[in-house]
Amino acid sequence: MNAESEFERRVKRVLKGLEPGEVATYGEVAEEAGYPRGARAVGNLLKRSSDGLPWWRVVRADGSLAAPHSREQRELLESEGIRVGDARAFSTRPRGNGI
DNA sequence: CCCCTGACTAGAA
DNA sequence: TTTCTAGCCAGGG
Repeated sequence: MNAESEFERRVKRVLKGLEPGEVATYGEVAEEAGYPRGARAVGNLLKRSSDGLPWWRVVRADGSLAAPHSREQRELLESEGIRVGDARAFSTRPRGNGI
């Protein structure tokens, strides 16, 4: 009855791999899940099944938080020691050049 | 099978 | 700098 697709399974695994204090963008999650163009699908998945998943550790590519839960998300991020300046939490993922 | 929606992204104005 | 548009993906009707 749990008709979860491979996409859903992969994305969930990536989300569960996120540790407290770590932040990633929808695109990064999708890419690590094996779907470099599935950022939108990732957001859709969290909307449907965010239970049991650290959805608050996922932010937009520009650092802005998710619209319908930005307030709650900000509280959770700051609770994990993440500085949310002007509602912007940048990904903690390593970049190509380091900055 | 076709059409629409959405917790997205990159590029143009 | 901000705002708008086109493109992409999966799910639901």
